[in-house]
Amino acid sequence: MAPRKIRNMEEFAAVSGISRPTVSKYFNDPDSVRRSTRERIEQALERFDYRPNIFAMNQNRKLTKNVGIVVPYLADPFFAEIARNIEEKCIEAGFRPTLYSAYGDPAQEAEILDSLRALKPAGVLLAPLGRDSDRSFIEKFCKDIPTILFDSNLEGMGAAFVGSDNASFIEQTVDYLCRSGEPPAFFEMRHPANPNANKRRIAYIKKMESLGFEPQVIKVDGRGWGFEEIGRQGAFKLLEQPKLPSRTILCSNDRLAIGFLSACYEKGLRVGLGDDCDLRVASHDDHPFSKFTCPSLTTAAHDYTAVSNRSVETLTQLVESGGRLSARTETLFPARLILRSSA
Amino acid sequence: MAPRKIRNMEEFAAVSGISRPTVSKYFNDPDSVRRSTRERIEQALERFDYRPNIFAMNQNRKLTKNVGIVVPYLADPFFAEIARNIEEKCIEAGFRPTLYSAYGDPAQEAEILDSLRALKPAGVLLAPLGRDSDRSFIEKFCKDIPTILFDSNLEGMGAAFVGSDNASFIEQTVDYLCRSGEPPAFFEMRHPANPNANKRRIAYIKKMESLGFEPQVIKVDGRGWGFEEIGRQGAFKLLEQPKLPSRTILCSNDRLAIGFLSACYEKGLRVGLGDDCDLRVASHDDHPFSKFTCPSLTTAAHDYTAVSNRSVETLTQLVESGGRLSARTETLFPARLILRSSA
DNA sequence: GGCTTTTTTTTACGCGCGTAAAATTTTAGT
DNA sequence: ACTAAAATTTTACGCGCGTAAAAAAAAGCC
Repeated sequence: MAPRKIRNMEEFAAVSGISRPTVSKYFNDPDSVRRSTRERIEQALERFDYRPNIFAMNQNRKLTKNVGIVVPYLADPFFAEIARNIEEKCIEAGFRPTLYSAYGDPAQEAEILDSLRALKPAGVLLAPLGRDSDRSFIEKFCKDIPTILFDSNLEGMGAAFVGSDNASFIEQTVDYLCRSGEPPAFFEMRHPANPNANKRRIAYIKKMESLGFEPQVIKVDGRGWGFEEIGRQGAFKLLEQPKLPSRTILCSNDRLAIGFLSACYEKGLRVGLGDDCDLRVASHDDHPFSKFTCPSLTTAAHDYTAVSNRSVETLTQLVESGGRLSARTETLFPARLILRSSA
Repeated sequence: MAPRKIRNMEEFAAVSGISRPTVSKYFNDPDSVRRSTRERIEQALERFDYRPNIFAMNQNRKLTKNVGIVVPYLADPFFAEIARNIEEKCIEAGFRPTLYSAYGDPAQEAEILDSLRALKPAGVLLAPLGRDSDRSFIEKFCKDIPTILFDSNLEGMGAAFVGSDNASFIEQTVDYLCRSGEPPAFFEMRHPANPNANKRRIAYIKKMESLGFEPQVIKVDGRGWGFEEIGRQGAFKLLEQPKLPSRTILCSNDRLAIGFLSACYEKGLRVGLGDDCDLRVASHDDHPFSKFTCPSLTTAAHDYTAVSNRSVETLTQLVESGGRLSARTETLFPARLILRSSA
C-alpha cells in the first residue's frame, strides 16, 4: 500500500486512472458518470483519502452547496432545538449548513446576511428577529439570495414561509381552559419582538369573543430576550394587585410562563387545576424545559419536525428550480395540546 | 457618481488608483501599507462597495482567519451561552468564527473536525464531548490544527485548556451546605459523559473527608444529554426509598437539579432552607434557568466571561506564535457561590 | 459488425487572489 | 539636497478546481 499524500484532483485522477474533468464531474454529482467509472473512483477514494479543496470548488462553482441557517437567538432552547432539526435535514438533503445567531441584535442580523452573501449560498433558512429586523435590508437580501423564512413571518419576503399556526395554538389552549374552568386572561409583553406574539393576541381575542367571553389582555413591560425575567417581574406586579382579571393565566409563550411560575412559587401561590390551587397557568411553544417547571406546564407544542422538514424540502425545491418559486407559499402547521399539571 | 459593479480586486485597484498587490496587502492587514495609501483605499471603499472574494482569499492564503467553535450540545443553554461569549470575543479579535455542535454524537464530532480541517482554520476552540469522544481522532486533529480545549479537558490534548475549577465549585457548595445544615449527599449520573463530573465527585469526597464527614454518592442511571429527565427519574427512585442518605442533596450540575426539583415538586416535597422544608438542593453551573426553578437554585457559577476571554486570548497567542505554544497550560477559573432559595 | 448515442478524455482557459522578485518611487534622516 | 531605507508598482506565476469544445472511446441497438 502506498498511502502517499494526494495534493489535488489532478493527482487523485492519476491514481484512480480517470481524467480530472470526469473526477470533477463525479464530485459534483456521483450519478453523472458511468457506473463503472463511479466505482473506480470510489475504490480509489478508499485507498487514498482525498477531498476536493472546498475553497477552489466554491470559487468556481456558480452555486455552492452552502446553506445558511439564521436564528434570532440561539441561547433560547426553542431555537436551538429547531436549528438542530433543520441542520440535520439539510445534511440529509446534501447541503452544507452553517448556523448563525443574531443574538437579538438587528445589526448582527444584517451583518450575518451580509457575510452570507459572500458565501454564495444555495439558499438561506432565516428565522428573522421580527419587529426589530431591518426589513428593507432583509427584503433586498431575499431578492438576491434564495431564502425561506421560518418561525416568524415577514409579509411578502422570501420565497416561502414555514411556521406554526398561531391561531391553532390559541384555539386549543383557550378552548381547553374555558371548558375546564375560568376563561383565561392573556399574559404577554407589551412590545413583543416576535410577530407571532401579535398573531396570538389577536387570535386570543377572537377566540374568546367567539366563545362569548370577555378577552382580558395583560401587558407587561420589559425589552430584550430575557423573557423569563420579564414574565417573572410582570407576574409580581400583577399579583400585587387587589384582584386578578382571571384566575386562569394564558401566557403568550413558555418562557414568559417559566418566569410567571417562578414568581407564583415565590409568592406561595399554588398553581394547578385542583380545587386547592390559586391559579391556573398555561402557555404555548412546548419549550424543552416546560416539562420540568413546577408545576409542569400545560402548553401547545410546535411540530418541530414538520416545520424543519417542510422548511428544508421547500428550500430544496427552491434551489432546484433555480431560486424562484412560482408563488410565495405560507405553510402553517397546527399545534398539539400538551396537558400537564399547571392548568 | 458611477457606482458600477466592481468584479474583482483588479478593478477595485484600478478605480482606487493603487496597484493590486498593494490592495491585497491592505486587505490582509490595513496597517501594512502607508497611511496615505490606506486612506485612498478606504475612500474608494466607500464609493464602490467591494469585498474580496472570500474563497479565493482562503484558497491562496496558507492561513485563514477562520476559527471553529465546537461544542458538544448547543441545545444546552449552558453551551449556547458560552458559545455566544466566545463568538463575540473571536470577532473582536479579528477572526471569523463558525459555530458547530456535535449534538452529543461522537461521530458528528469527528465529522465536524474533519470538515473543519478543510477550512484551513487559524485555530479551533473545542469543548469535546468528553468520555464519548474519539480520543485518538481528536489527538490527531490537535496535532494538525492549532486547538484550544475549553470547558472539558482531555489530558494532554490541544495546545491549552481553559475551563472552570471543579474543586472550587465543590468546595464552596459543600462548605456552605455543611455550615448551614446537614452535610450533602452527592447526586450524579452513573456514567457521566463529561469529565468534569468525575472531577466533581472526587472533589466532593475529598472535601467531605477533610471536613470530617462521610461522603455519600448517589448514582442514577440514564444516558445521553437529557439530563433533566435523568435527574427527575433518579429523584423519583431516590425518594421512593425509605430513608435518604441526607436531607441535603448536592447535584453534580444544574440540569440534573432542575429535574430533581421537578420531581420533588411533584412528590409534594418542600425544598428550601426553612425548618418547614423537607430537603435542601444545591448544584453547580449557574445554568441560565437556575434562577427560575422552584425554588430558585443555590448553585456555583462559572465565570463565563473569564473562560471565554481567556480561551480567545490563548487562541490569539497560539495563532500568532505560529500554532505552537512553549508549554501546554491549563487555566482554571474559580467558581462563584450563588445563594438562592433551594439550599 | 456497423451504426448511432452516450460517456470519457484531451486540451485549454478562466476564476480571484496570494505572493515572490525586481524595478521604481516615496519617505526619512542628516 | 543627498543617501539609505521603506513602501509601492510591475511583472509574473501559481493555487485547485470548473467548464467548454473537440476528439476519442465505450456502450447500446438492430
